Amino acid sequence: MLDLSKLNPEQREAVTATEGPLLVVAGPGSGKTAVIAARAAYIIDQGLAEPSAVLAVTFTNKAGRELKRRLASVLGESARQVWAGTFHAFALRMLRQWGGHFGFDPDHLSVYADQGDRRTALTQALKELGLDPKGQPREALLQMISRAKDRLLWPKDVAGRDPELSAVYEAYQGVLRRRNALDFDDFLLFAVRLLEERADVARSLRCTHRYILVDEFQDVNHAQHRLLTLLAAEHGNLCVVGDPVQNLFSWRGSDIRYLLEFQRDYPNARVISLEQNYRSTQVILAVANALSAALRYGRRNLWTANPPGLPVVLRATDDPQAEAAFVVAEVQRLIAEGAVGSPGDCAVLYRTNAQARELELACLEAGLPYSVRGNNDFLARKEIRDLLAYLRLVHNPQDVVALGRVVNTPPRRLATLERRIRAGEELTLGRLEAEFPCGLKGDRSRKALRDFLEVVAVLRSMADAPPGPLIEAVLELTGYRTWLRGQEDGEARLANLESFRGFAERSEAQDLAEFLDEVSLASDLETGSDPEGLALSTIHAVKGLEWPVVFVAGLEDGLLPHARALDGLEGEGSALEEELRLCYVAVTRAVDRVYLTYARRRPGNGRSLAAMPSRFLRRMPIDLLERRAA
DNA sequence: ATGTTTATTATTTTT
DNA sequence: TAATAAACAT
Repeated sequence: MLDLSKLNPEQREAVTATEGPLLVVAGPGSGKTAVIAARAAYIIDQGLAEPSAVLAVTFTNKAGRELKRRLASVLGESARQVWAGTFHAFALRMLRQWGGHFGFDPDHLSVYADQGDRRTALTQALKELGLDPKGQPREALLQMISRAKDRLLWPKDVAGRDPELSAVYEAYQGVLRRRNALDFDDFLLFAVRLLEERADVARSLRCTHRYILVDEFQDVNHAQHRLLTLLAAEHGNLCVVGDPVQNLFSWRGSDIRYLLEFQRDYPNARVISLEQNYRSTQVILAVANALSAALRYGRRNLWTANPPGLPVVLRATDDPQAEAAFVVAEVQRLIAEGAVGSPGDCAVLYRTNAQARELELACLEAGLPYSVRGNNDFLARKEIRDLLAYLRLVHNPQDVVALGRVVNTPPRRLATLERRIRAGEELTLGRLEAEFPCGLKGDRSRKALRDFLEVVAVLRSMADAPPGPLIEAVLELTGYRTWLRGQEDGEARLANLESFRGFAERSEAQDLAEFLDEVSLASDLETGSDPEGLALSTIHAVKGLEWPVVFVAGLEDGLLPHARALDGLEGEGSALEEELRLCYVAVTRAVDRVYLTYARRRPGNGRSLAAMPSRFLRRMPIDLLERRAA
């Protein structure tokens, strides 16, 4: 049973106002996520809707799982029928069901989540246009394509403004299409188009999902907003929760105006504002308020009934190594003094992923357990990507990128073939089988190819097996395991593969398609690293999370705020403002203690440069800071 | 066919 | 600078 008595009056109103559009604006630590969970529970509890009619969109899959866990504690079994997850996961589910409308083979889709896969597809597209891929700014092009997709623009829509981009974009889409593949941004692009073109699909989804709840609404972009608008079109039961100050993703197309103008879009919307903070000490909130004072919108004075708490510690070190050493030593001291129970109660937050490295080394050296969040490093490891490529190939024989990756891995005398495929020859598995010798000269190569095709055929016959055994078969039959064992640090890489297999076995995915979806959507595979350890994460990836102790590392001009936001010909001022919001989000993750650290020298791109303390430090109330000497 | 050397090129944040 | 791709040598 849901207990409403634990909520304050505003929260209770947000939970029980069940009809029509609702906007909840609230600062950090005000129980936003709790409101979403309670509201979903209330709707079901009151019999207003079946669990399956509730659609909860969260920012990460992890938040979705957390939400379902909370619901299960109130509702029990029926909570399983609530759909909770990210926009991308929802859109992909739509395409798996109705992707055929666009001529996709929905049962064998490949997802190019990986930057490398997208880059090779782009390289191929450039070649087809007769352009030299080397001379092109490939990363920038990919980003421009991404941005266009965020805004639901197709190649023809950008033709007027940027004909060259349009041509590249179109060729890139052609390459993906031939491979029956989608990149991340395509999910929303095609999902929205599906709703626009297929009235029957739109009707069916609107009937199914009659209550829509959205967390972190300040970060929706045009495509996501359009998807919500289409889904909520008839019933208007759209509840969104957000905090304008925590908008961090404008570079990804997220637009704060959707939150600020929610009332214009839905004139009958009810608006509730949650003011009280339940998370942090008064000192931490005072620092946060000082930071946000300069913001143009969403400024709010957070208040709390919590005790004043300890001063914020400011610490300068000579270089990043010393900074990392300080953090690790301080965590160990807090544990020894009993201030915190385990390293898992502490987090180090930073601006760029590259900063994780020194911290990781320091933890390793001190024997302090840690986990790197947003751990895409794990998925980026060569052995994991090889394995995933095998799985993708088994799932989708059209996937030329996957084939190119595995055809000669482990080495089986097919290097030439590999080169041809990587150079862009569209040699699918089907063509290799049909046109067997495929221009291969030597007998040994021919035999190698025949063996390879045979192994893949066996694996494909196992495609319906659960992921665990399938992975085992891949490692064994392809000779990958034997090969790796003989390689340098092969044992460590085998251990990675083992932990990935463990993840696969624990996965709830029913079949290969579901498993591959899970992996490509996962932002946080909790493999390998220790979830009870010190959390290392970028600030962007800690939305909605909290820790008793938070270190904000690298508070230097050029890092936080990042140089890209400083060297502005842009002059908008908004880039710098977003950095400030980022800093605000970092500080407000903390419950009890905040440490701010910076290094006086930081080896940057090329040479090591003297670093200036972040200009944001000057905004903080000096009497609340405790400066620690070296 | 494989391993080594050299050239290049990008250096923010994520689903 | 460091990570990666292409060229090169064996």
